[in-house]
Amino acid sequence: MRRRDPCAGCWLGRADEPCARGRGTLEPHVRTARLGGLHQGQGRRGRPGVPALPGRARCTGRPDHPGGRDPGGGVAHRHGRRHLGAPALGRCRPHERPHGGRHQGQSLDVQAHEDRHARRGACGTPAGEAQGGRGMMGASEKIGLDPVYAGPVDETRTAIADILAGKKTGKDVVVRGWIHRTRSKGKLAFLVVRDATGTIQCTLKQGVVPDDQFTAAAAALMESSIALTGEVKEDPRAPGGFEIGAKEVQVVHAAEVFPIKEHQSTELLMDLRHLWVRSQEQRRIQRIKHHMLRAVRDWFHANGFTEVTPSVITTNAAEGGSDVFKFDYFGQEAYLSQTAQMYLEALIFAHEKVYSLTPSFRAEKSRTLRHLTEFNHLEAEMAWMGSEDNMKVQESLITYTAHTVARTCHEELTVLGRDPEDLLAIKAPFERLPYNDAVTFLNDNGFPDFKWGEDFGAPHERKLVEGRTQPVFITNFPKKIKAFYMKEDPDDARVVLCNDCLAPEGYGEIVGASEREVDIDEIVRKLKEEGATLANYEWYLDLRRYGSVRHSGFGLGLERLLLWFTKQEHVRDMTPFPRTTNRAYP
RNA sequence: GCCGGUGUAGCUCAGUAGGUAGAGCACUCGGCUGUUAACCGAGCGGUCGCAGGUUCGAGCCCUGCCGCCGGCGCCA
Repeated sequence: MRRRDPCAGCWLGRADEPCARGRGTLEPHVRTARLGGLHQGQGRRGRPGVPALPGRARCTGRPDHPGGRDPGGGVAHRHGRRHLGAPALGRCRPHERPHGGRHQGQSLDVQAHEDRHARRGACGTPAGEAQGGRGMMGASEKIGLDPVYAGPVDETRTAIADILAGKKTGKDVVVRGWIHRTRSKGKLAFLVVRDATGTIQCTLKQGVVPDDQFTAAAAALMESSIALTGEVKEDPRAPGGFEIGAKEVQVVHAAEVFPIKEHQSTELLMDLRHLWVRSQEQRRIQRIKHHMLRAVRDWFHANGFTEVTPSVITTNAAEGGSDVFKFDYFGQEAYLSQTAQMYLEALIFAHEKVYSLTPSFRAEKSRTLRHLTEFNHLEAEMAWMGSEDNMKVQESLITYTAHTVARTCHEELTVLGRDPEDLLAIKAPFERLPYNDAVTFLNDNGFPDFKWGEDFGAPHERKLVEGRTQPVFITNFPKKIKAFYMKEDPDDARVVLCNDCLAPEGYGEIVGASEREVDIDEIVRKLKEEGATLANYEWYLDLRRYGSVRHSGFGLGLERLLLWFTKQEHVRDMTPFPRTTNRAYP
């Protein structure tokens, strides 16, 4: 209950100075001062959402891939087409859009997507999209929806972000939101109101606002919902530089005493998670996650992947004996899925390149900053691809996602303590460090006793990424410490063709990947070695009976990626309702 | 699972050598027409995690249990 660590629960802490107890970056309204100029996605560099990413302007080859073209990349297969290898990735031809049906040989069109989003100022400031305002209508037109679906038909209110951007100065507006804070000075009251786009101070003067409304509003407690009309004024005394001089105020719902105040313990915030999600910190993280998800889907779509939806109820206990959540499924034993991998392997025979985003469940009683019992697992599987191609996919995906998030969520990242430049600097290719070399490195750098064949522990992992600013692939681990489905390295029978991806700055493993064993006899042999019940794997073995092909895939922990991107401390804050070993409520 | 830390008011914490419980915030009432986590005055507020033990006397010392936090292992 007591926290020695920083005050993560500072609801009202200040922005500019650390909370007396620690980091205190979660203040709400003080932020508005900073938001003022940035809220429209203008970023620091002035132009809306188009940061000066080196190599961004040109559109010739992948700027982050030296040479733009990798002769060995792209997997030439039988029909002479190339999958997702470097050449395809390297191209950036905005006009060559992926379109229905075909998925092969498509160029990486994410640049265009990205720029389009950036231009819209979509970013963390959903002035348009979240508010159902004009921004959304713009998007709707593209998608082909009737603009009416962008918001209520009688929508007249204004997004606070628009006010803070100076678009409404001198005009009468209607604002709806929640009371973030009240400061009453007798006949003058200040209400700080929050909507999804930002917070703004509203001044209520007795005599201007009808008496009964004034009384009700001044008495309304934090988080009461409220609607008010008034004139927007630019005023240096107001946080954020703008305020609304209220003319009419309606308390939509007078809240009870809000249980979250300033300086809260982790435990309380977890108990009150359903209310804590309203905090500026949580809002920012969820916004970044939203853009991350969008980026990821854009990338996969642009590269010819089909998104599929495997079940999370399974009878495969799989995944190297780690603990599973078991339950009774109408009389038979079933499990919550730990990975969709095997199902994706089945689906590549229909789609060749597939990905899925499903929850995965791990019943290990892990007590760390990086573990959830339920996490969002982004998994991909590619037919015809080997381990090197697999890594190319991973690094391209991660790089693109990092860049997109950096450019669309500039304000959120900055407030959370992540310099967007850190993410813009992420560059493929990532270093490939074979396990053998990693062992040598460790032996020479403080771990003389580390033996070949052991798995890396946290201290080893930290040493391996020490000083790095880029992710690194550790490849070709010993067979013994990896799963049965991984393919043996033809050049070294002791290791398998696999890779982990370690994030920089000690954020740890974000991806686990491998080329899969395709030889049925080999798989059967390994399963027997592990003492597995073969009957449980019959359907999986079938995949090696009917047109087996070389294939590879990976799994990425979405919350871990987000943790790295946002530079936060704990994965549990990367998801609105985290499930940890001792919490399934709320 | 192992190791360490911690549990006092609604919340965040203090509690000095063992001597009978404090502050700030929140809330209520009063004051204030430019506040910025507003401020000023008053009020409300505790079975000191639970159960034993030592002692004339325990929030404080001892034992056990429980909760929470962190580290390790395991992984994404």
